[in-house]
Amino acid sequence: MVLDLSGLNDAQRGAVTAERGMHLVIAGAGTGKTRTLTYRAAWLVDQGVSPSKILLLTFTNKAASSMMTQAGGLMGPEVQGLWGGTFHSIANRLIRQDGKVVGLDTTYSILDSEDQRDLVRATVRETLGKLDHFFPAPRVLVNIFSYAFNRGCSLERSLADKVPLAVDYIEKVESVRTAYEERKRAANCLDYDDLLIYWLRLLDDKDTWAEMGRRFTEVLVDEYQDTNTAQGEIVERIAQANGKRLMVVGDDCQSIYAFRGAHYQNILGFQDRYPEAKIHRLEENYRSTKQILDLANAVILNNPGQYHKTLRPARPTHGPRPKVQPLPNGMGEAAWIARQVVDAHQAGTPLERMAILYRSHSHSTFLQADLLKRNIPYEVRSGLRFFEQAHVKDVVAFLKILQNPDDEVAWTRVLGMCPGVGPKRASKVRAWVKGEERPFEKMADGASTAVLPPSVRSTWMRFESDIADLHRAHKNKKPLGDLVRMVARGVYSEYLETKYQNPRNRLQDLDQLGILADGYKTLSAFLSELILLGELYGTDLLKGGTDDRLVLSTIHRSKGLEWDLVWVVRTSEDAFPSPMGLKDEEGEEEERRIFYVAATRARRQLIFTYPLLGQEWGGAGQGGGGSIISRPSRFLTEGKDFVERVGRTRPSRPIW
DNA sequence: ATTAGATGAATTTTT
DNA sequence: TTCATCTAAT
Repeated sequence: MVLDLSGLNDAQRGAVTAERGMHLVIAGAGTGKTRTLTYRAAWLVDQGVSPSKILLLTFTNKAASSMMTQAGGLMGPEVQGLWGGTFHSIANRLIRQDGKVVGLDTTYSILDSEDQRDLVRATVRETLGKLDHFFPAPRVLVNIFSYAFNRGCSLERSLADKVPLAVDYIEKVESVRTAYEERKRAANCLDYDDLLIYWLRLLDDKDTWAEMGRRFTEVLVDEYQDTNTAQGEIVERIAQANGKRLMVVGDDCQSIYAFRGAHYQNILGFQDRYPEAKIHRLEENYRSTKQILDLANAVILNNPGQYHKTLRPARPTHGPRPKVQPLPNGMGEAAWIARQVVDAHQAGTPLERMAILYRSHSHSTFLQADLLKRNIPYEVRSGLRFFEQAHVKDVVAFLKILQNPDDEVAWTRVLGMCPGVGPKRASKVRAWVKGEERPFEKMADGASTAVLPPSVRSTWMRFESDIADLHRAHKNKKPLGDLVRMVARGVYSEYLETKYQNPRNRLQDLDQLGILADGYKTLSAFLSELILLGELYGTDLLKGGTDDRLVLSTIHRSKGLEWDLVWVVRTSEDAFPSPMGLKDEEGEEEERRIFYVAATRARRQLIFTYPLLGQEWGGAGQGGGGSIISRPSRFLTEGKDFVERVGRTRPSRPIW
C-alpha cells in the first residue's frame, strides 16, 4: 500500500507523519481531525505496524464508526485488524477476554442506565425503606455515583455538585452506593463505569499492564477533550506501558460533556504532564463559510479560559450571514422550518444534507409532528435508541438470563411480565433460581411454580416452559435469531399485545432484532454490542425506504458531523442556555461551547429560530403555563454583529 | 400480602 | 410522555 498524502495540508501532514512518540493535536471544528487521525493510522500501517497493534479510541459510537469507515477507505481490508471503538466497547472486548485475571466472571451482563436505575431503586427500597421527599430519586443517584467515579472525586463532592440541597443525606447516599455495588456483584452485572473500572484493574496488574503495552504499540485518541479522569488514566497507563506512543486529538472549545465528568483541563494539561509531547495545531477549516466561522469565533471568544484559536476558512468560501428568525410559538417555529426545508429541497439540496439541531430532545416534538404531517422523511437521532425501547429490552431480558442466570435485573423484568407477579413474588422466584444447580432444566417440569401462590402458577408455568425451551435451543447452538423469534412468538407475544397499543410495529422491530441477532456468533457478543453500540442500529436498520432523510438531532449527538444547511431551534434565553445548565459557575461556558458546536456543524447556511412565546408546558390541555415573551439567546446577542435578524414580528419591541 | 390501576407531578446533554 | 405514590381490588 502506498499512502497518498497529497490531499492533506502541511499541518495535517506534519501530524500524520510525525515520528512515533507523544503527540497532541489541537484542532478546531472542521479542520480535519478525524481525517488526520485515520491517515495517521494508515500511515503507521504503511510503516509496517500491524493493524492489530493500533488502538483507536473515541468517546461516542458515531465518531467511532465514521473513523473506522474512513480508515477502511484508506487501508482497505487491513482495517479489520484495527482495534477501534469507544472506550466502553473496547473495555468490554478486553475484559471479556482477560477479566478472569482480575477475578471477573466473564459471563457478566451489562446494565444500561435504565437497568441501573431499576437496581438502585430496588436497593433504596430495601436498605432505607420510606424516605422523605427530598431524597434524590434513583435516576439522580445513578448520576451522582457515576459522576463521582468519572471525575475521580468523593461521593460527597459529587452530591454537593449535582444536588446541593441533598448534602445532608450523604451518609444514606453512601450506604445506598455500597449496597448497590454489592448487589451488582451478586448479580454479576457491570454498569458502564464498571467496564472502565475493570479495564483499569487490568492495568493495575503488572503483567497484564505490560502485556497491554505490547498489544497496543500505538494509541490514537479522538475527541480527547471529552475524556474524563478515568479515561484519561487508561490512556496514559497504556502509553506508559508502550513506550509513550500516543497521539491525542481534540478541541477544548468543543468540550461539552462536563456533566459526565469530562474536563477540558485534560487536554490543556497534556503539555504539562508530558513536556516532551509535540504539539500540532490545525486551524484551517474545510467545512464552513467565512460568515459562519466569524460568528462561531466571535461567540467562543467570550469564554475566558479557552485555548484561543481562530478558525480560518481553508478556501475563500462565502455565503449568507447566519440568520435569526423569531416566530410566534413552538408550532410556528416547526412549520416555518418545515417550509424552508421543502423550499431547499425543491431548489435541489437533498434532505440528507440538512439538519435541525436542538439543545434538548423535548424541543423536537413540534418538529416531528409537523414533518410527519407534511410527509417529509426524517430521522431522529435523540431520545430512545433502538435497544432502549421497552419491547426490545423485554426480549433481550429473556436472552440475558440465559447468558447470566444471576442477572437479577433481567429476571425481574421477565417475571414482571407475568400477570400476578410483582416485585415481591419475583424475588421469591429469583431466590429459587439461585438455589438450584440446574434451574433451566428443572423449569421444564414447572418446578419453580412451587414458590408462587396457586392463583398465578398456571400463567407462570407457561413462562417457565418458554424459558426452558430457549435454554435448550441455546445449548443446541441454534442461531441467535431463532432465540429472538422464539421469544417473540411465545407467551411474550400475548404480553406484548395487551401491554402496548401498537403491537404490530413492535413485532416488526422484533423481526429486525432477530435479523440483527443472526449476524452474531455468540450471545455475549450480540448482547454487549446491542447495548454498547445501540445508537448505530435503530435508525439505519429499521426505517427502510428512502435514504434521503432530514436529520433531527441533539447538538451533543451532532458532534463531528456536518450538513450544508443547519437550523438550530429554541435559541431563546429560556431554552438555550439550558436553565439546568446554568446551575453552577462553569455552566454558562459549557453552554457556550455547545452553541459553538452547533454553529460549526453548518457548511453553507446557518439559521437560528426561537419562539416568542415561551414553552407551553402541558401541551394543549391546560392553558396555564407560558405566555412569557422570550428573548433571543445571549449567545445570539454576543454574536449580533455577525448575524442577520429577519422577520421581526413585534416591531414595537426591541429584540436585542 | 400483593398487585394493578388511577391520579398527580415532572422533564439536559451520553456511554 | 413517563414516574412515584396512593388506593382499591384480588
